[in-house]
Amino acid sequence: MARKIFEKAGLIPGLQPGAKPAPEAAPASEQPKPKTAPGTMMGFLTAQSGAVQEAEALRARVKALEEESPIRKLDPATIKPSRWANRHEASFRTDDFEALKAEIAAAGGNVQPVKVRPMGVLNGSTPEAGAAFELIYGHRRHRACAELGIPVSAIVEEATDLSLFEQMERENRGRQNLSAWEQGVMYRRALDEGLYSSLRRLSDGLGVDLSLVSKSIALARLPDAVIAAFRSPLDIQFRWAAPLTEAMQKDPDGTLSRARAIGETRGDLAPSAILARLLGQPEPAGAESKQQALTISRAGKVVAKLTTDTKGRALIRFEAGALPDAKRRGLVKALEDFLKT
DNA sequence: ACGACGTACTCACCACGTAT
DNA sequence: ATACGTGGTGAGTACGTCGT
Repeated sequence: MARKIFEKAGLIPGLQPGAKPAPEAAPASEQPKPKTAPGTMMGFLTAQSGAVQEAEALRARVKALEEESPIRKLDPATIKPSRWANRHEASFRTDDFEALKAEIAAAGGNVQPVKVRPMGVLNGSTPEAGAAFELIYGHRRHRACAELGIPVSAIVEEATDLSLFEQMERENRGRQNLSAWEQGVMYRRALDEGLYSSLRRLSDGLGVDLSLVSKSIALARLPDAVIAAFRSPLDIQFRWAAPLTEAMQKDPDGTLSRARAIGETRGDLAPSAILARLLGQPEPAGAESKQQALTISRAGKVVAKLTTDTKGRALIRFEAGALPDAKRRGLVKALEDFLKT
């Protein structure tokens, strides 16, 4: 690989593609020696000048190589998310995203480059102020670099809308971290924009399951109020598409009013319990067990979690070593006092 | 080990438009 | 009227993951 790059730049003598073989230079012993002092001086200067020229040429080749390099360091501000971007804002508030950010910060940049295409008339993207590139994939890595204030490593490539969409979709599916709703929004946008003429064409083109495409698009068609009833759209599952769609068809007003009420009062309600409430059904047994665990921290570090099991029992689980024997009685006393109030 | 849950996949079915 | 193709949906099943 490295050899290829050097060959391309002509840095390996005699291997430059298409280059004519250099004329055989006469051996040093056969070069005519200057016979005068000025002649010696001129010969020295000529030799020196040749070395300088060679160094200049090498520098130019290296610069050209850097510019040709498939991976470039770009200012995140010059890259705008793809118009097919399917990442919900909640995707950038997860522990996973924070972990990715920390990993990029530790490495001093994104080791795995994102892919962008130049904005322009060739691919239908419209230039925007300050943005020279449109993301094809790597939205989370781009966002992480932007938040860290560091350049983002990117592969720059021309791409049509369809090619951009398919590359972005495959990259995301490969990572398996797109929620059902996010997929639905992405597929729906592709259909609305005319990238595919039907669900079947889309599923064939992308190699994704037709029924999943159908379900995810059904989720994406749900009113905003229904989506907002959930803590995050990422909580919504494929199989909820049918009952939610049916509820909207049979009782749109009731479903919407329940959705708005849930949105205002849900607290830590589990996604399955929110679904049941939206559908006007009794909440599933043990739904509260899926309540988000409450964490107990000391000096910024989580030392225990408060959860609820399937039988409704509250459980405080301390990390190993976080609760010394000497403190157990004190904890019991503190809890007893707390429960008296 | 077991059950619950979530996802992927297959297949059958229905609705609709068009050709014969 | 019937057959056929296309587009979309839903039921059933298998498999993997996770918590108990």
